[in-house]
Amino acid sequence: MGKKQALNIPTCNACANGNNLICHLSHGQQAALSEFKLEAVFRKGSVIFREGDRPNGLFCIHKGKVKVTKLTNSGREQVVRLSKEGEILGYRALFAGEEYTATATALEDCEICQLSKERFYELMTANPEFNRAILQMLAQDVRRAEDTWTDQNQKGAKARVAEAILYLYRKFGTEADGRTLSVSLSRQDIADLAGVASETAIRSLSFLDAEGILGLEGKVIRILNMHSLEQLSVEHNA
Amino acid sequence: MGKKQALNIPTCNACANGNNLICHLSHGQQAALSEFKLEAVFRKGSVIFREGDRPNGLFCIHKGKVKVTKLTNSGREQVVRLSKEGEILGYRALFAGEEYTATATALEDCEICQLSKERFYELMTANPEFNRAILQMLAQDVRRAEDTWTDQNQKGAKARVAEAILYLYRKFGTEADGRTLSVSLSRQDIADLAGVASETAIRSLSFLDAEGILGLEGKVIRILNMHSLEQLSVEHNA
DNA sequence: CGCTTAATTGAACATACTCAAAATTTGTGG
DNA sequence: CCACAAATTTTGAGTATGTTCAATTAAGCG
Repeated sequence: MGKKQALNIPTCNACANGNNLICHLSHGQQAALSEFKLEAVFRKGSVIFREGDRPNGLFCIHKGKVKVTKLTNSGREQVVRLSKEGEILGYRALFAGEEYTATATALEDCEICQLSKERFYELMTANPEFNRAILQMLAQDVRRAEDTWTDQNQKGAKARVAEAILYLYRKFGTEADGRTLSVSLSRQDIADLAGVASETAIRSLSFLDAEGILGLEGKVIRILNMHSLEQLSVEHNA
Repeated sequence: MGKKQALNIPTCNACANGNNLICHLSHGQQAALSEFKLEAVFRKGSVIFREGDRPNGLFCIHKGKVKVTKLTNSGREQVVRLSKEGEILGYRALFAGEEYTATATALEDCEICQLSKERFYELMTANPEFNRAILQMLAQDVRRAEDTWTDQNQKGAKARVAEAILYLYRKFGTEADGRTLSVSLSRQDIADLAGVASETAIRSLSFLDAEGILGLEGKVIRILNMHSLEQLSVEHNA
């Protein structure tokens, strides 16, 4: 599991989709970043970095989805965030000068590059716009963490699960039909995302299914009534 | 409330205590930052900035303590962080390019400077060390938010309250006796910090008092048994 | 096809919340 | 300085909600 193997990701601009960080770099800078990258395949379920490890680089996801989790004292796992192609991983610990405080695990087979942190820092000083983008990303991370924190503290289980489904929708989007989530998680992962016990997540999902808000077929989840789902996710107690 | 009035804070190096952000600036740079600062007094209870406001500068606390809170849908308030002299306020929204997502309120009479964001940005590009320090601060904020989030989700009320008291201890320290917290909060504020109802906070505090871990005399809180307090704060269910 | 893991359902239980009332503290004006 | 009003703090009781534990069913995989 998690064996590194030769790949063929030519340069970092292969990851410059949408408006991710890489897009803020010139072609030359992308090439410079590419120079020292290490490519690796992580099989589904394998760990990319682990809580307590010391970071010595940054990860950039070329292909695949990743979950980042924190282990709590009581043995529960909290999904802190999910990441997909084009996103950078492990920057928080690096910038904070700390060990990793969360564990990153491949949700499916992934192709991930490890970037040189020195090269990354060089680009940050050379490219103020790039620097600003990173600052912005971190500042948004703070907000999201604070939002989820306060949200989960106040909301009932159904609202939390609804919110978790909406997160999946916004993050990964849907299939061509516009309603089938294009990510497949275990019930446990959904529970860990919503911050509830798996049984509670299952019961909440069943409820949403019975209400016609979601369509469940095993791990395939369809959003049938977006409006109601959003409504539910906002309410204090559903 | 919150009236601005003339003060006499000569330059920003008056705020360079300990190892806060200002310390990373040269004397000349501190002077440059001072040039455009607006001084203001905020009376106890007055609002420094409000959720939804658009930031047009940064605040630097010269004197006094501040609470930063988020209002939840159910009308509860969550204390997101507390700040004291020498700390910068309102940078998250600025760097994220967003409106404020929390409200800052003076816990006691405060003297606060408003700094020019343009000047601040200039210093960030001019001084890479300063830039790094800000990045580090944001990255640490992310961790703290994520830690508290997951902690509060898993811990029982007593552990949360114990954690809240420890936060106060670590942030503001004690009087000369080494045990009396040098910050005075309402029970509601302690509850909002711990993320529990005020009645629950009171009951937990009473328990800690009865156990001889804390000494309560109205708003004056003494830590009598640090070891037990730390123990309790870690346990899943106290 | 058997075995292991994941998903589901059920029931008892614990915990913190809500609502309500009493007690205490704080602030203010006479 | 006292008396009164307002706000805060404290205590109590009932309730809702999610957790835990256990058992069953379904699904994935060699």
